[in-house]
Amino acid sequence: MSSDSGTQQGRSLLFLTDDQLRKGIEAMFFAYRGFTADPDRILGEKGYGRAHHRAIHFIHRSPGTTVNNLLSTLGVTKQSLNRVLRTLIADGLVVSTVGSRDRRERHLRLTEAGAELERALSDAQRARMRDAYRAAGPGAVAGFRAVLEAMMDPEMRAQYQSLTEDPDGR
Amino acid sequence: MSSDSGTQQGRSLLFLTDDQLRKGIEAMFFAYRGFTADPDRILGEKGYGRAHHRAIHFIHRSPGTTVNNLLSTLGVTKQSLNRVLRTLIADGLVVSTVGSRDRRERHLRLTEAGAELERALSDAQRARMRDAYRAAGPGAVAGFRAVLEAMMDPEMRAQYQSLTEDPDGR
DNA sequence: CGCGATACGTCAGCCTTGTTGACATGCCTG
DNA sequence: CAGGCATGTCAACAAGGCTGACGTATCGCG
Repeated sequence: MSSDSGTQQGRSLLFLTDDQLRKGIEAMFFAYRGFTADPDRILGEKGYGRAHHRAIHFIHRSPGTTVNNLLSTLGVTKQSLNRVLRTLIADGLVVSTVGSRDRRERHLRLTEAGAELERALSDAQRARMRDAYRAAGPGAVAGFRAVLEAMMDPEMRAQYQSLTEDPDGR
Repeated sequence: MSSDSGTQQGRSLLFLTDDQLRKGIEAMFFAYRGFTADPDRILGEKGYGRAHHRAIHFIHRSPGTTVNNLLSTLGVTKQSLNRVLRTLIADGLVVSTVGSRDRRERHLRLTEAGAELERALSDAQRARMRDAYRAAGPGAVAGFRAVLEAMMDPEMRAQYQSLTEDPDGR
């Protein structure tokens, strides 16, 4: 069970008690609830769910992406995604166009209405993130990001890092 | 759009671009996936889901807690919780005993088998947390916790803080 | 004592969102 | 051109949220 290091010499060898780790675990649990609370509220009013949010978010970030791309970033089955996409398309928030290079592919983009919902959702989520960053202070942000990044599965980390990198690095 | 930080003076006024915030948002998304991946695997093998994990975790943390307590920390309806609890009790992982002070209440505890599963789950999750902490370095941990805490809804933060506090503070 | 409030369990039914299986279509290579 | 693979769609099912309604036991108070 608790095989641990000898002395906390602060280098790269941290002393981590089970209690400290449990605190971190519960912090993730409770924080994620807060993290999704605002968008969930907005989505609920419009009859959508978290899955719609995820699709909208990543289509916004990578306009013209294919269903397969989206699948691998979201990590769900294509059938699951497809149901969500179908409603978004039917409701006129997303358009799917046949690929020109490869006509099996569908390229996904937000319509103006889709972009508007995206804005509402991400405004809410950004506001919370901004407040949290400000409350925690400048030094905390780097640590936050570093731990989260280290917590991802390698493939997810690659996905994450492949996004637009800030010029000034994290 | 991209108003950028001219001088980061690090006091309490952070300049936060939309891109930086979006990075944080996606970090939460991808990290949470990693965070739940290991327990999900274990649970899947035994025919349980994430809901069972949550119940087991909090019963373990507060042995003898009542159904109502659990309800408010988990933030679900009693019907939802009850379904999970019923299977856990039927499978002999949890016992429910009538309260002595107030006999309407049911006090929940893990059986030996329940504690064993809890151990397997939290060992996996702690291992990931520990690795992430170590990879991110000593300074990152405080920042990680601070941002997460600031991201919670106030009631959730209260729940979170009401747990065993580390003597040495965070 | 009697009555309302509280704690818990349960049934029924709905929704979102995950899953697998079957299938249509398009590309590409032997 | 034929078969195989990739891409995406449709159908059906399960988990786990939710609301609403109800039953039962118990507590506490007037």
